[in-house]
Amino acid sequence: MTDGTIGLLIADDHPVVRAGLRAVLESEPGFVIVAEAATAERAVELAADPGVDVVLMDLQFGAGSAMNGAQATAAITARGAGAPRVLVVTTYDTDADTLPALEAGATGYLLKDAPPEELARAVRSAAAGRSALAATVADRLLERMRTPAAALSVRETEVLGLVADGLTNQQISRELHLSQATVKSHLVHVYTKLGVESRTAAVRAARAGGLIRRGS
Amino acid sequence: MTDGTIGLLIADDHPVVRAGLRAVLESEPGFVIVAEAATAERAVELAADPGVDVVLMDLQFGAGSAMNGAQATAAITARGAGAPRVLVVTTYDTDADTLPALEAGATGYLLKDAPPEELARAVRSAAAGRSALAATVADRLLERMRTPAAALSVRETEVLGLVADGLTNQQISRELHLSQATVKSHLVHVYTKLGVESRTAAVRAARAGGLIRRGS
DNA sequence: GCGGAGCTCAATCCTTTGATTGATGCCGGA
DNA sequence: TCCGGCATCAATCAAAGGATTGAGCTCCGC
Repeated sequence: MTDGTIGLLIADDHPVVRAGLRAVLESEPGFVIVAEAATAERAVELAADPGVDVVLMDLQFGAGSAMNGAQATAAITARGAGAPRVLVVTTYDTDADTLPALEAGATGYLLKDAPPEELARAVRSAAAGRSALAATVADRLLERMRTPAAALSVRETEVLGLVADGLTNQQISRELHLSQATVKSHLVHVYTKLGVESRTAAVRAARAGGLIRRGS
Repeated sequence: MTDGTIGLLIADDHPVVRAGLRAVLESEPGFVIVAEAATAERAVELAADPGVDVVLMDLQFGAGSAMNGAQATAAITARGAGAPRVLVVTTYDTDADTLPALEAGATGYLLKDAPPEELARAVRSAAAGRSALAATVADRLLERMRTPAAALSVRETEVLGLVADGLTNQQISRELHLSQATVKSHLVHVYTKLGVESRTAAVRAARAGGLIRRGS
């Protein structure tokens, strides 16, 4: 917005969380909640509103929607100049969540357990174009820099995630539109990086190391 | 409470979620939020307040606390007469979450994506001592009744646990002093009972069904 | 522009896993 | 006492997974 106030779009499929973010941020001076979206698709639409400066974006949108938060983030930031900043606010902080989101152009990444002050600070940072990362996320990014070995690429993480879901290489290749050779190739790299020698052990190691979400 | 209003205790480690529940429920007539707790331990303490009729309990409390929501629920309901009802409000709806919570004496189980009206209705039900289950949770409980299967023998569970640890059949046979044939035999039975066709899928299914520890 | 890293694929070979069938002994309830 | 479930093992075969080697492509930083 042009008058110094910051226009916000809240995108989350949980009514309770939307109400919480609204309650926390409305009490802050200088913030105006312009709109709310319950789906990722709707968030992309509403983000086109010129009054929106920052989008608070969840990553998981329930089974109902085909698009996830990272994809919505990519769609919004792809509009280039004039597009609002996207601040991801989610529950999970595994590489499987953070990397795609940051790659999609998110300006910040916060966890939902962040205290209100941190949230407000992050929104102001995002509005100013500065990035705002939760401490644990920043830590792991730095750790990743330091030890390039134990870090899986986005694609490798994606494949490993499907392995954790119990899919065979065949099914994974179909899911990702790859050949089985490529899937195997990715897995070989994953095994090497994680120091294991079977898919089940890799899933276990990745789960322990926070590389994939524990839930699945 | 004695005057018809319903006293609430909100227990969740996320400030945003607490604010959201407060915002949603405060706007309902007849509800009074008596207190908030950011940890499971604190929730147990505060639940002793005679003004609390219903506890809105999350299941996951961040890494900081040793007690989880199910344990807190058990501690609260164990006080018997006069103890408040516990309504679990969480994000996850896997058997591994729901079963312990209900076993611990929760009066209801809601998901965080529930609309405000459903939330309010569930709180009133809980206050009156009636159970309130989210549709998906109720469905799965009934499904569970109908299909008595899914019960693994002790030995089968033992083998599956080692599979979840990433061991090969060879390693499992050594670990348990069996032949590989026996290990395979157990796994075939496990696959049949779980309705899957690979070790990774079996691990996933067992984890989702609470048959093995989520930690490993 | 060069080199490295990541993503993609192919072919080969060997190991592991899973399916199938069949068999033995033990134990506990009808 | 007999039947059924559980645990144990064997043999065999087909399918999936994993190791190895090699290679073309793009993108990015130096």
